Amino acid sequence: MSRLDRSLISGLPVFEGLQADDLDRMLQSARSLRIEKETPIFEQGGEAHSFFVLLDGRARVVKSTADGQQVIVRYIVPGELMGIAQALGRTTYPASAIAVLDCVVLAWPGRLWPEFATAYPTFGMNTYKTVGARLNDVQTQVVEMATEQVERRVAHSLLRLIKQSGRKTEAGILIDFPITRQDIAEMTGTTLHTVSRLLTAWEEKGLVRSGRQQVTIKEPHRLLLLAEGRSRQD
Amino acid sequence: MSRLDRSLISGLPVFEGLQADDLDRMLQSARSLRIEKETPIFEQGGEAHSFFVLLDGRARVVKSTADGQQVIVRYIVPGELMGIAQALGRTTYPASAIAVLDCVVLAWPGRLWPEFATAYPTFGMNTYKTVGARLNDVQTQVVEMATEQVERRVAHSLLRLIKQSGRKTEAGILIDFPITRQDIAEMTGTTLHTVSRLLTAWEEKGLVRSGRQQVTIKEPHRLLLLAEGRSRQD
DNA sequence: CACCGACTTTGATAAATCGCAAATGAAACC
DNA sequence: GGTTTCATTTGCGATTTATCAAAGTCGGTG
Repeated sequence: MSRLDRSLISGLPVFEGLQADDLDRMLQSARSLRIEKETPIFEQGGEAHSFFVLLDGRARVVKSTADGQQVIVRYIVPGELMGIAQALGRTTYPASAIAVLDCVVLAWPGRLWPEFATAYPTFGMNTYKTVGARLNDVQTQVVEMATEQVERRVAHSLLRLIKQSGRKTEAGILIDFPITRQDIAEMTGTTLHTVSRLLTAWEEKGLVRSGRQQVTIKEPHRLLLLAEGRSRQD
Repeated sequence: MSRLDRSLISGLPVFEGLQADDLDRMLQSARSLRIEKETPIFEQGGEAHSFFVLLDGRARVVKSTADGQQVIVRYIVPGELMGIAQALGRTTYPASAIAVLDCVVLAWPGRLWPEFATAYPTFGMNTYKTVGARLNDVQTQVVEMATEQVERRVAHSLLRLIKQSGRKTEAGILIDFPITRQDIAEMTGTTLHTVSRLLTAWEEKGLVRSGRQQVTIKEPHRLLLLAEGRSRQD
């Protein structure tokens, strides 16, 4: 098995504060995996055999209902943890993760989690910070879904996406991975039809530019006003 | 300062697996507080000076938006942790907690959290399990809000409430604390009017019995069918 | 290069739910 | 006991958004 170089992870926030030899030791029990676009990385309800760090690509975390509807819980970008069921005292994954692009991940056997958390307390702390941030994110999302109507929810979602995955282009800030109207609908609890209508309307106002599987925000500031409900309707 | 007896917490799930003397030591740094009905226990955005265990009463955790709307994130019942911002690497509370009834809580200084987590690893693990369960709950709620319409959401909420806080009576299972139509609306992202109409309709079908600030589920099973969308409409 | 499939747009209609207003009811407070 | 306050109910019109249906568009593939 080829050695994994420490530089793969040394810059990542989760591994911040760890010694070089700690990183090396952690990498000894990691496997590096390549996952093809649109392939599952782990599956909801499945036994949580591993936890992961995404090194390259993008993943979407999806939670499905008994009757087959699904909701995109979040997108994962390189450097982020995913599938950390063990850290939460779970033995199965509460959601699925699917590669949106070809991905490279590091995977550790789930049973190592407790050892890691005690042997590298900084890593444990950092992980719990991540969990805390996510709990907060999800709660914010609940508040949004409870209090805002669709237009503002979609606006907020797009703003979060460009914050997390935005790439600056001449035309504005591009969401840097393929995303369909359907995906946006699944993030915001609406239908692809409504998302399509919103994007068309926004395009006419010059806020965004969108095409097949891509969205560029031309005027983030104005979109934010709209998201916050502070824009007089014109 | 009066000694707190170990029996206060020894039976609680969070403290499970701890030695008697560990409990005693933990209690040495705890204060016991009495909080009057409808008084805040901690406030959103405030510095997270303490974390708490609810010993008696009920608390609701509320998250407010910039424009003053609020959402009830969850109810806390005796034995549960709350305000554990430190465990999530936060320095401020992400939500407020308000006593629904007169409450008794134990409070520990927030700065003790890291010491506790290392000195009593079982306690740490149990706490993270709690966090994991809550993360899962909130995500489930997002999925519900994204995929279900109001009637099913309200049904699910009531079912969760009786699971957590139900008291069996002759008439059925009573939600064991005062709860208004407005409260239920804030849990489910709807209006008190819609909740009122739903409860009236359900009452006519014999599913529930409700009055001022109280709800009794007469037929949990049928309500579940409705919540799951498996009931033919009659 | 034509075809296929996936994604997107758009219109028309229907349904769900909100917002407003007003009336009623029940508990709490002098 | 009377009054006040808060919670609840109910009707109705207005809006939002879903649903259904159909057509258009783009990109890739054989």
